[in-house]
Amino acid sequence: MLSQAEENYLKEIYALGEETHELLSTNSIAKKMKTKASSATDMLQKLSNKGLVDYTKYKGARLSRKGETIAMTIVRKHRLWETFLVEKLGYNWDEVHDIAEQLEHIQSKTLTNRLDAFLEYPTRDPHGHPIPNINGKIVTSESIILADLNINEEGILIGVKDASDNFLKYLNKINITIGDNIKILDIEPFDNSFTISSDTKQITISGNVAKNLYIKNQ
Amino acid sequence: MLSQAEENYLKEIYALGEETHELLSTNSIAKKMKTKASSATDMLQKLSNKGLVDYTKYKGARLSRKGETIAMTIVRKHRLWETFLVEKLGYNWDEVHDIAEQLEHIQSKTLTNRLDAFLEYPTRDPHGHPIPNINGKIVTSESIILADLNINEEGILIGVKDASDNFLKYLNKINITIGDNIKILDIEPFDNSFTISSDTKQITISGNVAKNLYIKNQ
DNA sequence: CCCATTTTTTAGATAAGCCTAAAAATATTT
DNA sequence: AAATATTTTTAGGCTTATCTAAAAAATGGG
Repeated sequence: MLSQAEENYLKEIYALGEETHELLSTNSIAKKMKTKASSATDMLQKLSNKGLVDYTKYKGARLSRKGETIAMTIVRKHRLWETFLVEKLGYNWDEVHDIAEQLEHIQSKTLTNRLDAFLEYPTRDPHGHPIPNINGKIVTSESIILADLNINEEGILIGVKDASDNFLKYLNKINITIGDNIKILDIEPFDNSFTISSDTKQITISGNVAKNLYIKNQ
Repeated sequence: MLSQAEENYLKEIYALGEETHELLSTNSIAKKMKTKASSATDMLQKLSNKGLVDYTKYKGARLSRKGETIAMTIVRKHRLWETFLVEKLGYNWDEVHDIAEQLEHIQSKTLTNRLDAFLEYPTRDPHGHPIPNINGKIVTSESIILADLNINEEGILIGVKDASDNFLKYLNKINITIGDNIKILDIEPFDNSFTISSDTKQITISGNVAKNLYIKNQ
């Protein structure tokens, strides 16, 4: 059985390498874990000995197949618990991360799947992130980022890339939430800002914000 | 914030002292924690320094008021989660202890009370144990043990004193569960066994079993 | 009431996960 | 390509919670 620290490393290494699957530097992992490089080295060596990461001294690390499988189960648990907290206990999407961070480490062979069934097999968590299924596979309709749309194109907001507290609070403030129908009204070339409509209201968002929003074509 | 080990000690000291509130020996605490007396001594000293137990060298320990308050919140969380697992996720009452053992340590100022509300403020967990309310107080109608009833008296099974795996499995086997209406048909003075009826069926249980069953008078 | 037994505490060790400081390896600049 | 800067690893320490072994205190039988 893995410690919580080990599980957290696997999860964050997964998050960092998800897109590229390139070797990750010790420093980048340390930064993500909010710890020192020396601590990250210690842990990478331990995880390497357990066959959960492929690690070469001074070169970097990536998850092994076995490590990735475990990382996916943790991501699955995290996202299912977030869904539970929002859907069943009435939390807002910007309040659930820290609690799910703890709940994702509960060990039980049956709990995760019973929770999944209780929630009626959700495919995305409250932030729109896909929930790996029982086999650790992600199966969801693909999404595009809002920043890739052109003027007059529209779609439904299905997720956010960065689910940080600050970003979610910003979306709350401008009254944008998952499920909104969003249409691009104008793109300002000068600063790459987007003017969009969501339902009746009309707002302007920065290019960075537009890159953080996932849209599903209708 | 307390470590899980500290919380577990408080909870088990509470469980041991609940009835008598006498001084507890280091050995009895060590046994309950499945650890060595020297480890228990270490922890009692630490908890004493934090003002959570009253502890005198070589004499024994009991919870302080502050320690008892914390113990009650952990008991509350444990019993609410057990209720969740049985009521919402469909577990049997003999399957939930180990999971609740982990869930009781989740830290959140709001989670416990939201869970309580979601479960519609249960007063007893699946084993019939009372659930402390938001103020840490236990408010339930009193119960008596089955062994104290006389022939021809009857009542409803509302709880078990010992919720050990073996005992719960035994009750499952003889098909007795919470809510059953139980009537004493006969008490055998020779071995103090009880012949009881529950609904239509009629069974004989030992005196020890009868001491483990809580009954509410109708 | 004293001596043997039991209980409890202390002392010192271990493992996990973190730290700082120093050394080693790699990368960058000129 | 050498010197400098950065990154990474190693070495040694700290804390928590555990352990074993030994010392100290309490208990109880004769």
